[in-house]
Amino acid sequence: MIFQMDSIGDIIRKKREEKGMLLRQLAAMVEVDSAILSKIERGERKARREQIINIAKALELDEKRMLIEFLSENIAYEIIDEDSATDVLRVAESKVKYFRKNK
Amino acid sequence: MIFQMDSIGDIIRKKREEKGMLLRQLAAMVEVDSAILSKIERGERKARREQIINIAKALELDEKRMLIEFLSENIAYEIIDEDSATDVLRVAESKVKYFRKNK
DNA sequence: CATACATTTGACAAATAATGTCAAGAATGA
DNA sequence: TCATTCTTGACATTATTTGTCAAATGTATG
Repeated sequence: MIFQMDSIGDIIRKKREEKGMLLRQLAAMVEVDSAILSKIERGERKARREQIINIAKALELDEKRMLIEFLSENIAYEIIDEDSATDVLRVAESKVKYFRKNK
Repeated sequence: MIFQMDSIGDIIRKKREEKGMLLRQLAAMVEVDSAILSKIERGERKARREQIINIAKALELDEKRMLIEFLSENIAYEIIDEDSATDVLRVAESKVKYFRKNK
């Protein structure tokens, strides 16, 4: 594999440390408790969408990309234990297209 | 398009009517309130996984297929308003594979 | 129309899950 | 040791999901 797959928490932690910021500094900027931010970075807790956007802004990460990471990671965890995970994603794609067309 | 995309509610309702069953009859078999079953069939409410399995059994629908419909529909609704929906699904697939390998 | 029966609707309650708070514990380094 | 940062876990709060029920609506038939 030519790229390193990072979880969204990894991305945040790496960027924060690159910037030499402390947990509590970033936590203050995005108005979230340090304990929660710590858990988000280590994947122990899910972030909320708003938090991801605020973190992206504070760390100058690409918002759109982070949103994709956020949504896709949530979905991945929903189906990681399903042996039909790949089929589920294919069908989901069809359903998105179909429901959009017919809404 | 060569196939008719049905929501999971449509599938249930069609099969139930094919079998000539009343809402309350199926509801009794799967131990769910008729009002809820009515809403599930019309897509007004999400079913729970257990309910889908029980309904599939009661109606002799393929359980595996219904589970895929159930999971994929949930995912589709999660991202239907995202303009990056397709990217999200692609990234989700990578994440599933990666997280499985590294768990 | 009047009756009987099936389904739908909506308000509300109950249960469950997500999120936040806080203080104590562990780790790190000077 | 001391100061600082990060982590952990118990608990409270809030939000979301799910269930219950009765009234309203729809539908067919005498």
